Amino acid sequence: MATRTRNTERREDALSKERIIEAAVEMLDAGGESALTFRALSATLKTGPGAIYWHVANKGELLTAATDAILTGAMPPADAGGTPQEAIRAVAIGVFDAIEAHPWAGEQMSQLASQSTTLRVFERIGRQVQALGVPGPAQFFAASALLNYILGVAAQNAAMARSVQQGTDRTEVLDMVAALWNSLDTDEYPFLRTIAAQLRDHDDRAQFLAGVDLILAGIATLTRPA
Amino acid sequence: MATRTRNTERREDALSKERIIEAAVEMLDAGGESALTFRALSATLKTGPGAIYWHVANKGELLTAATDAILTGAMPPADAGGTPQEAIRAVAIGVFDAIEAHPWAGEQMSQLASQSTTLRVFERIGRQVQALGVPGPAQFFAASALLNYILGVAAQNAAMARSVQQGTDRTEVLDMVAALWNSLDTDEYPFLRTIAAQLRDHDDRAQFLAGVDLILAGIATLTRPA
DNA sequence: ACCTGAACACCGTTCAAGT
DNA sequence: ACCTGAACACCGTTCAAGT
Repeated sequence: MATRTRNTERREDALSKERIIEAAVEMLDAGGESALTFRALSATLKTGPGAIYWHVANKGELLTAATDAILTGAMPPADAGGTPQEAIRAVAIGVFDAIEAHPWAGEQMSQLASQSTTLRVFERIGRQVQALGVPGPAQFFAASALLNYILGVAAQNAAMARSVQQGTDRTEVLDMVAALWNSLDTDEYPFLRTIAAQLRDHDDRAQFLAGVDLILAGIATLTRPA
Repeated sequence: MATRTRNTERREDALSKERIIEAAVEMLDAGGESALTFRALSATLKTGPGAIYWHVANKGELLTAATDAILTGAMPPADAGGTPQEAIRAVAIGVFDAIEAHPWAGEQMSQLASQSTTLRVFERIGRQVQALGVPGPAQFFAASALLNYILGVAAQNAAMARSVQQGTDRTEVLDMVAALWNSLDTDEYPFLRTIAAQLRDHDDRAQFLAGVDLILAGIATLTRPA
C-alpha cells in the first residue's frame, strides 16, 4: 500500500517554519500563551526542543509569526470598495473577530509596537483617513486614534477571555462582571452601577462598532472645520 | 546611639505588603516585568522567597498591587472642577504620564480587565460623560471608547519602552521607527511613508491628547443629534 | 503569626553530537 | 543542512520546619 507514495508526498512530516507556526497556533487556541511550550510543541511535532530553534529564533518570534498568520487571513481585501467609513469598519471588524477567535493574539498585538501586523492595520486605516479628506497634519493622529482604540479593545477582549475558565458560558461571565460592578460602593462608583444593568444584554461587537463610529464622527469634524 | 530608638521605630524592616510592593515597583521601574523575581525580591528584602507568599498570594497579585499603587497616585483629584472635557483630559493625561514613568504598568493595565485600577478610570470617565449630557444608552459605549483608547495607547507606549534598550535616546528611537517606515515598500505602505516624516518632530503626549479630543468631538455629536 | 530555605516541577535556550 | 536530547540557568510556588 506504500507503492503509490511518490516523492512529492515524501517527508510531509519534515519540520518547517510553517508547520511549527501551525502547531503553535493550535496550542495557543487550545490553552492560551501559557500552553505554548517548546517541549509540548516539539512533542506534538515529534522532535526535540532544539530542532525548533533551527527554524525559529526564539519564543517571541514564534508568537509574532503566529499573530501574523492569524491577522493576515482576517483582513478584508484592500479593494473591497464602498465608502472610506465602510472600509475602516471592515478592517476594525476583521481584527475584532480574529481576536475573538484567537484571544492570545490580542495580547500579542498590543505588545507588538511597529510589528508587521500592526503596521498593516495602521496602513489600511491611514489610507482611508486620507480618503476621507482629513488634512495632512491631522491624518497621523486621526489614524492613530482609530488604531489605538482597536488595539485597546483587542487587549481587553484577550484579558477577558483569559480570565474566563474554559467551559464558562459567555452570559455567565457577563453576569459575574455585572455582579462585581453592583457590589461596588454606591457613592464611589455611581456610573458603573448605573451601566451594570446594561451589561447583561449588551453586544460586544455592536458596542465595538459604535466606538469606531464615534471616532469616525470625531474625524468628520476635522474635514469640515467650524 | 540606640538609646533613642523607641518601639515605634522598632522592626521598621519587618516585612509587610507595603514594603514588598514598594520594592517590587523599584525593580519593575529598573528592569521591567522580567526583572521582578521572587528570588531577587526576597534578596532585596533580606528574606527567603517563601516569606513573600505570606503577604501576597502570587506574582499576579503582586503585579496588580504594584499597578494599583502607581495609578492611584497618578489620578487627579475627583473634585478638580472645570468642564467635563477638562476633567476627562486630566484623567487621560494622568494615566498617560504614569505609564510613561512606569511602562510596565501599561502592559499590566491592558491585561487587567475589570481590575480595580481600570474600574476607577472607567468610573471617572463615565461620570464626566454623563455630565456632558450624553443620553443614557450611549453613555456606556462613549465611556468605553475613551477608556479603550487610553488603554491602547498605554499598551503601545509600554511596548515601545520595552523594545528600547536602556540608554537609547528618545529621538534615536523615533529615528529608528521612521527609518523602518521608510524602508517599507512604497506601493504597499504609501500612508506610513507619508507620515514617517512627521514622526521625527512629533510629540507623543500632544498626539495622545489630540486623540482624546477627537473622541470628545465624536461624543459631542451624540449630545446634539442631527 | 510570621519567617526560613530546601525542594518540586517546571521553563526557554544552548550545544556537542549525530545523520 | 537539519535534527537529537541532555544539560544549563533559570523560573514560580510549596511546605516542613523553625521562632
